[in-house]
Amino acid sequence: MPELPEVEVLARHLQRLLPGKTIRGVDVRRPKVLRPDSPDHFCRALLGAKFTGLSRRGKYFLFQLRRPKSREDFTLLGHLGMTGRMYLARKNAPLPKHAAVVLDLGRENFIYEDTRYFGRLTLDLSAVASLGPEPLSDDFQPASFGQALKRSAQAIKVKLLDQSLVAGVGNIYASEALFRARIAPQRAANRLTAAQVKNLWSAIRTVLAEAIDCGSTVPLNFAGGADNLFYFGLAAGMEDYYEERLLVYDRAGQGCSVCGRPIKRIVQAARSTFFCPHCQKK
DNA sequence: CACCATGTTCCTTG
DNA sequence: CCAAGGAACATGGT
Repeated sequence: MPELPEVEVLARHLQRLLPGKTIRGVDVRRPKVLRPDSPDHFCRALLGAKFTGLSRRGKYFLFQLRRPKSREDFTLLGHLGMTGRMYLARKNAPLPKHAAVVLDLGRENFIYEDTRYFGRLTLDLSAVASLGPEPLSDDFQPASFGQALKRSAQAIKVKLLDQSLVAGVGNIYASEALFRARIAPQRAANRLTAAQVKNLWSAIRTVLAEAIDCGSTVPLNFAGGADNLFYFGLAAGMEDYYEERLLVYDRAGQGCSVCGRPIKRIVQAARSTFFCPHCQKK
């Protein structure tokens, strides 16, 4: 699930469920996802704490927690990596194969599962400090965005994945934003014109905002089946619907939605890029 | 067996 | 110190 829009949609969902709930038990099944925390430190901090809020920064979740008798919140940082999911599940539901951390919340469990274990759940907040501006906030401005791009000769697509430039854009929405802005992904970042910078700035915001809207409206399997109460995911059969809105990502060989010519796939920085060579100009 | 996958971090090299 | 390129992390799908 993991680019800014998916994290945002899930954060909004969990925000309705978590506040007020107390952590009565902590089961760390994959200590590596706590890095650099030790399981001991992690468990001691969380045990007995109560969720008070939840927000998002880039692709990170910021869980606000409070210890009993304390007036001060502390923050738990979450990241889904490539394959992570976080949801509440029934106490008696069988744990998923790749459960990384399970928090006992009384009536239900908070499950963080992650097939590849690239994600994190940690008290170490240092990763957030180096993030660039939030793309959907007023902190993200064309002028400063353009300034930052000037300092790099890297291909613009690769630059968009740099979380210190702008926080939350990943491999899917980088391709989508460049298609929308009609800019070739190979173009050097420092060679975009001012007009292109503005278009790209705007395209990033549009693409992310539309994805959040889509994720908020698409039928989600919040309730789940009998064994999986509170499970979060797309409702059955909705995966395609959710991906239809992507205009170029994973569409190599298909006709461009604007000109009809085939979408191409290239590899940049060891990752796939999808684009229309006809519509996206260098 | 080969290659691919929504991400980040570490290590080199220049 | 910085920019850039590549490998590593770990598992599963096709």
